[in-house]
Amino acid sequence: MDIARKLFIPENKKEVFVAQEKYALEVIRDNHADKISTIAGVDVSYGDKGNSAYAAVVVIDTDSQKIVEEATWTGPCEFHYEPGLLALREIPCVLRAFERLKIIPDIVVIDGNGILHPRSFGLACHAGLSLDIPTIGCAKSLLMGKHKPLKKQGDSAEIRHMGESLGVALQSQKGEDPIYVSIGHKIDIPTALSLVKKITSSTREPLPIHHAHNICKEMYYNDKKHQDDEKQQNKQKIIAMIKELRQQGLSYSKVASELNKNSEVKKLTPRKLTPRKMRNWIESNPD
DNA sequence: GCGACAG
DNA sequence: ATCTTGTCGC
Repeated sequence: MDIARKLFIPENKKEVFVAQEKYALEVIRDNHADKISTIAGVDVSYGDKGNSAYAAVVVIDTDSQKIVEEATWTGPCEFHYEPGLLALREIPCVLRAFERLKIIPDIVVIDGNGILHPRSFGLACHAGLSLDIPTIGCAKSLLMGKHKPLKKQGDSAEIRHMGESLGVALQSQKGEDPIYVSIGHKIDIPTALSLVKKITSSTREPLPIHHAHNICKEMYYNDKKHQDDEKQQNKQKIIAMIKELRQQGLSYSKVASELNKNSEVKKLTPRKLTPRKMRNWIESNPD
């Protein structure tokens, strides 16, 4: 699908604040969703020490709750996370995943807040204005405000801040932490809450977000950068073991025979260690 | 001034 | 968010 509107985001952080305050005035807090036959869920994971992003959007059918379409995007991540500026980090990735989607969903649920935000313009609002689709924010921790305690599954409580009602805490599953629902765009809280309740009957997070999260994780684990990272970490562990044995005065060939029969080492490296290879490792990793 | 702070 | 370690339940 096409992106309805690309919001201008200044370079300067102070100007980003001003832009968020300006865009917040455009957020529609009434219900503009009528026939809700499809719901999209979005999530983003990070790897390669925060330099790579993995985004997924999953569309489900509202009645059957079956997946009707998925789209993903992987690429470099340009921004570091900062509280209140999550959208800068996630929106570019999210929109590129939406560009690869054929269906135009009726509602979008996204991992993060809507108007429950220091400048009333969280990730879900940003996504809502960009896509021009009714959007609900669903955060897994409370960014701001307070609410009364939740007792049983299905309970919800207003989130209030400075005398304003900015969202709802929902005990979506028992024994787990609540989720925090707020308006993204073109929806009201009663509609958002009843919809989120419908799609959290078996998961803490709305089902399409849950699916999107799993897809992001899978992309992350399949990414060569992550696998290279893991190899580097394993190599460092083995180097530490070599150094330890060397300090006990063992020769490299003695260290090799010791480590090659160590079951821990067999899990860390696919190939056998040779004295020659170990000497190179140690010499290129001085203390 | 200090602490808290979506992902 | 990710990483690591340890603990618990099926």
